Amino acid sequence: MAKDRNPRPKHATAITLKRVADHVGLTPGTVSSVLNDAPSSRSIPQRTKNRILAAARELNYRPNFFAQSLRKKRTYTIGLIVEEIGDAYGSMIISGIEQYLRTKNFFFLTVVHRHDPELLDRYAQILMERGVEGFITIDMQLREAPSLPTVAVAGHKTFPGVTNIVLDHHHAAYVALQHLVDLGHKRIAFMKGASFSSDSEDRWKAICAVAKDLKIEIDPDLTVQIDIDDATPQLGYPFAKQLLERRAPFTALFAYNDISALGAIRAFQEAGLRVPQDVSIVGFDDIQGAAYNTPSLTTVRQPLTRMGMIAAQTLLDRIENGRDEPREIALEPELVIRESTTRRQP
Amino acid sequence: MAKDRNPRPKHATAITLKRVADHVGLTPGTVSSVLNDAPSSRSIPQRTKNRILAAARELNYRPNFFAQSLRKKRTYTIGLIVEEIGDAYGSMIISGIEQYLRTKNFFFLTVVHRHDPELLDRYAQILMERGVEGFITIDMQLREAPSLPTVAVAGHKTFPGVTNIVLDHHHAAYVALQHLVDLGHKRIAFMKGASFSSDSEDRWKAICAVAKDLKIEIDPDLTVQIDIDDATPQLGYPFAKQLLERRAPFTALFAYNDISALGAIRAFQEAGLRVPQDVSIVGFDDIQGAAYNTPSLTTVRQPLTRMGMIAAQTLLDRIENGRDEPREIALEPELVIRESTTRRQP
DNA sequence: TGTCCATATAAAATCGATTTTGTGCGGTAC
DNA sequence: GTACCGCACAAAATCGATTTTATATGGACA
Repeated sequence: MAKDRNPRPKHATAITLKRVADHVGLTPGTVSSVLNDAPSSRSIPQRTKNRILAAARELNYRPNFFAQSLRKKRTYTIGLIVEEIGDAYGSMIISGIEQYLRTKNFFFLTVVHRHDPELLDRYAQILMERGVEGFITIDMQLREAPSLPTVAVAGHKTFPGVTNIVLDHHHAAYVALQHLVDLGHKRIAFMKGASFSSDSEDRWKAICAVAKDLKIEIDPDLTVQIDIDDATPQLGYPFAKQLLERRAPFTALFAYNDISALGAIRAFQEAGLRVPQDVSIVGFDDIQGAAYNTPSLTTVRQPLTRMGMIAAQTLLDRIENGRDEPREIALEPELVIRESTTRRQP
Repeated sequence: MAKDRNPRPKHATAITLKRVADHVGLTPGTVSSVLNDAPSSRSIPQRTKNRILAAARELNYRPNFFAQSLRKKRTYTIGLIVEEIGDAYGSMIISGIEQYLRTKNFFFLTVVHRHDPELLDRYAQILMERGVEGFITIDMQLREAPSLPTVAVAGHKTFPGVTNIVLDHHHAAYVALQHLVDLGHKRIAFMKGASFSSDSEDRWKAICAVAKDLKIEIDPDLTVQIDIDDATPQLGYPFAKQLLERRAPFTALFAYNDISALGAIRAFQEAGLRVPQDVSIVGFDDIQGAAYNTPSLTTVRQPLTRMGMIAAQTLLDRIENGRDEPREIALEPELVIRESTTRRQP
């Protein structure tokens, strides 16, 4: 805990309930009940109520947040636990969350776990102490059921009290691979996501299943495993290099996500390969910028902003209305065809 | 304000100060003074102190944040006012802020103003009600002196109580333009930032001044003014088109920032111009991804993460140590030369 | 022996709200 | 005439801490 901090006197005089009460010659309790339209205010004549309301407005009274929270045990605040700030994927989800929360006058505290489970538990603890009424996690593997309502974006384990917002990875794999097959590609390389990225496993399983259906061979020589944690295209670059070094021929790459796809494109170009003429590349996510790269990226779009909004909505529905949480909400991806894929050159 | 919300009972029984006191057979006041090492605990024998400390640890006592804030008027929370979540520029700054705050056990509440001054005032108000001890703003034009310590990243107006974190735009303009001059460029096009982007004015002034020194002509026909609000490369695309339509020849473009540069590159390529052979392009910021674009972007790097860290540090120095705020902290940019610029083709 | 001081702790006030319980009064029913 | 009810509020308890003030005891000192 932070300690040894010198107390800070608040600006002059805040308008307290007592001040309002004095102003109208009543007691704080009475004023409070009227302002909150509490049942106990039923017996108070409208004239008096009006006087109180007027005074509160006139003095620009704002209830002290801490005093209020202390009594009511409500904070209208949620805790946002993200792996990193500044990556394109997470940012769009956060943006969606913010857009929804603002409409409901909720605020959020953000903490960053950087895939460190230690930090995670500590932060969850602190957020609870600070009165958050629920959590939203992004790209995080929960290890146990949290003690507050939780929505896990890209969460895959099932826990009581937790709603997972997921993509339909099977469909995602299908549209991407079918697209490549349609273009005549047979030897397709794959980049598997890092083990700590929570979508990795499900996405890979879906790819394997779909590949089987489509009779695409998954050649271990054409499969690389990302095992670093980076939010820049650097994520894909070394693994694309690694792929090239194996000298196994391929005409297409299904990258783990857009940033790794961008890094791969660079690696390929440096090796003298043209994208898409020599190698077609499919990314994942459709981050801002995917459309503006050269070549623009064919990718499986996740409705990231909407996922954020739905996450926030689901959580508030539960907090506000005590609604039962769904175990899982799956959203449909969409293939966006751009320049980075083309028909296999003969 | 949010209203009409049903109160939510806290999980079972939190460990309160009273519980700890009962456990050791003392009063809450005594326990509190010991736990806080208050002056009034001087007369308490070490043995008793140890008993109290042990009990607190054993019961895993955590002071109630709201009760504590109510008394002490400290919240260890700051308010972060940003124009948007999810843009590459702001994200890196926020990341820097977070990195510093975490080391000091501070948290932050984030609000998004989207350049709406109305919203801004309301949010600043609400954040204060929620007890933030200071503000950090990003890319925002303050209209009046805020009533809490404030650090404005990319702020340019001077206010009492506000520290502006700025880039040395003059030097930035110099390194960029000198680089283009060195490469033989004479007819240089410019993209001016949108009026609501708070760096726009200063950056443009600096460019004009440096251009004069370097005897570069700023041709109105080669100058376009961005006037939309977009965090994607879409920001630059239409304005680059606009530039092309004027049919005034140029061999280089100094874009407002990296994302607009990326949009411009796309527009140029669509028009059949090659970057950098036909047009050299200099961006600004060095966002993640600038190095991985094709062509990779020559750009004026702002130390964005560091700016965030310094912003946070400056604010906390003031909050914690009552240190006087500097009016302005200027950081030096750095030219990063990559593929998007080359010698003017004869 | 009484005064003064240090020790060790309890008790109470406070922060600023919300919520529950009390109280005086006028009117009505029996 | 009094028991009872509704009205219009006041008063007090409460949330969970922190901080100030009070009290009780034991020893030093005059």
